[in-house]
Amino acid sequence: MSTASLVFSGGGPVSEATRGKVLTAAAELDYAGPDPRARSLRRGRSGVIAVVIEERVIDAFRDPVAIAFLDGIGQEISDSGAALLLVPDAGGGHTSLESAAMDAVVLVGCSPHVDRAVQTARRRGVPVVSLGGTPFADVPAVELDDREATATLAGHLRDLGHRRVATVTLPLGPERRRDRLTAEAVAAATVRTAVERLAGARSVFPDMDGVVAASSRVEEGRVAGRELLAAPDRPTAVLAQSDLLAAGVILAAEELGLSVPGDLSVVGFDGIRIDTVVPHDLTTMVQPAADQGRAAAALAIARIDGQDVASEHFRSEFHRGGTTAPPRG
Amino acid sequence: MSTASLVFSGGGPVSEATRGKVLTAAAELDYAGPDPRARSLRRGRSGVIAVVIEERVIDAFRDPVAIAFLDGIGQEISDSGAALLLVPDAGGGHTSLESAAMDAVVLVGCSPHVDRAVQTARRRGVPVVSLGGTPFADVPAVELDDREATATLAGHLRDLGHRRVATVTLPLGPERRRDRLTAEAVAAATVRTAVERLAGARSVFPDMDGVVAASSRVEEGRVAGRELLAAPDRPTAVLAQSDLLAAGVILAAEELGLSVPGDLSVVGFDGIRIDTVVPHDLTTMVQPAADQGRAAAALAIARIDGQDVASEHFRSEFHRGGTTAPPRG
DNA sequence: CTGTTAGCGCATTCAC
DNA sequence: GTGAATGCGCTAACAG
Repeated sequence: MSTASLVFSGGGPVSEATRGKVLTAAAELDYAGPDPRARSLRRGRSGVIAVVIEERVIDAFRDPVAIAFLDGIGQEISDSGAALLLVPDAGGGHTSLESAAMDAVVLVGCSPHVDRAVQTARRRGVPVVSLGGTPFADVPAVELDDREATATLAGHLRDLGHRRVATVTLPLGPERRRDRLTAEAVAAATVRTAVERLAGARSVFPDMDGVVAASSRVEEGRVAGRELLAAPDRPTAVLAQSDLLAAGVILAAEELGLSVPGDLSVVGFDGIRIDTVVPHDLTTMVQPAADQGRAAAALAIARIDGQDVASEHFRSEFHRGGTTAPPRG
Repeated sequence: MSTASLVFSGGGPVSEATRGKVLTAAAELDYAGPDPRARSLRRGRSGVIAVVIEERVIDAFRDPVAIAFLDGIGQEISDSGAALLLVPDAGGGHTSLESAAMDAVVLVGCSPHVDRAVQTARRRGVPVVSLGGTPFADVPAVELDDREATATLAGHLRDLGHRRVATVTLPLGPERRRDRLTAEAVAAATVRTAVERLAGARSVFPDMDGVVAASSRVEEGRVAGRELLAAPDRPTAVLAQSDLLAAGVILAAEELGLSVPGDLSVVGFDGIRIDTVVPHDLTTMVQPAADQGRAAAALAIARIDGQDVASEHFRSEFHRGGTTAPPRG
């Protein structure tokens, strides 16, 4: 009986009467609707979109931006009636990326193993889209104006009169280790976001020095901040590549008895609300994270429908907070 | 040719030679392994475990405990070779819970809509397991010793000499609204965790007064704290039902010029690290959140295998931090 | 150890 | 508008 199928698929020309009969019969047999396994075999689609996040869940979601990305993705997927498969990309071993049913993949952030993930999806013929990560051929991406945005922040500091400005960058490559920002480290860098933000900063302060953080966390920023502020010729401003790092730098400054922004100006990046660091209204660039998530999911859905899509670019917005001021003296 | 199937299924008695031939042929046709859709139809299993979280992703993951739960679930699922479907339970509209392929469901926390979720899964014949939520008939649960643990905290405060102790509870029911802790509110409460923790606290301080928070967030704790500390006969200690709420109470105290623990003792619950509130080492009960996540996933997997499983109980551990001291005077 | 066979539950075509 | 046939790609059960 094809009629039943039509009833459950929503559309189709079915008389109201028959429709009712089908539903009643279904209720009586307590039939819970078509079996998703059979349906997806027949239709060639599973209605599932995989979202690949970095490493373990707990690491990935320490970053509020990642959560906001996922929130946007989740909303768009949910609106489209699809389901969201969360795939932590552990690196080694079998991921569900290799074996689970999925119609498309969204890569979030830049795990050390993205390339392997892209390859896996390609082999399976599953379209891929990337969000906030390294660009790949044939992978439409949702990207941010990281370079220009960071240049804006650097320009803000320069306009205030700062000349000795240091930076705390996000990890530059797969190995997450704290490091000085050396020329070699920069040459070997692979993480787009970090590289672009650094380039933006250096477009204003060409020989800016700094520290490469091991992760985007407050504690990392604190350690990095201590290192930078202990230097003999200590900077009058620090440009951190994320708000979490910036919060850490502020903590480090306070511990050293420096006031922000009196003795030290600090800027971040992302525009998340760190509500635990309440007194500080950070000067930062606000990125529309949830919107980017939605956009990435929409790209994925379009690719499932066979459309040829182009990458999308988003803009972040300058927010002048209370953590920047002219240098003292 | 069933041999090919055996090669990809891993096991099976296949000669090395044939095995090689199959793999070579597969590589040549670049066959990426069996189609998961067909495989799951045939086997009657999809290899997918759904995890239902509260509302939107961004709300659910504001709580570090929820993230740790998911981390544990993710690890166990991944170890077992399964995949994780993330289902935000929006309440209205179609959830992927109704239509996506899944072999089991893990309910995390207590969304206002759990009962509907349980019903949906039942209709579909999918086994359900719950984690940190309201108990249901035929739903094995992973539970914490919330009552005893909170009694321990209350006992600690009493032993220090505190007599005027107020509490800030988690939301008691589906409607998330800040409220005084009235008898009616308690009578109407449905959220197990909050009710149990309250009962534990009242087992030591029977007529303890307090505030019901609208959510487990620092900002909520701050507002609640201000309210409690503005009272004429202000408490000498506050028992908050989560660490985030406790952090907020501490902020409120500081804003009012009260020192912690000098003028006010504060205890929390959960044992998360709020690394942005660095100076404060909170007195709290540490719950093994990731372990509970693993356990819940393990229960789900056992139920898929047809085993009859019982609920599991976990214990939290007292951590004496620096936020409690005897009352002044 | 290897090849053949049947059917998982559905959506789609085609007749009516 | 409705009912009857076909096969999606695989794996479990069997025969060789």
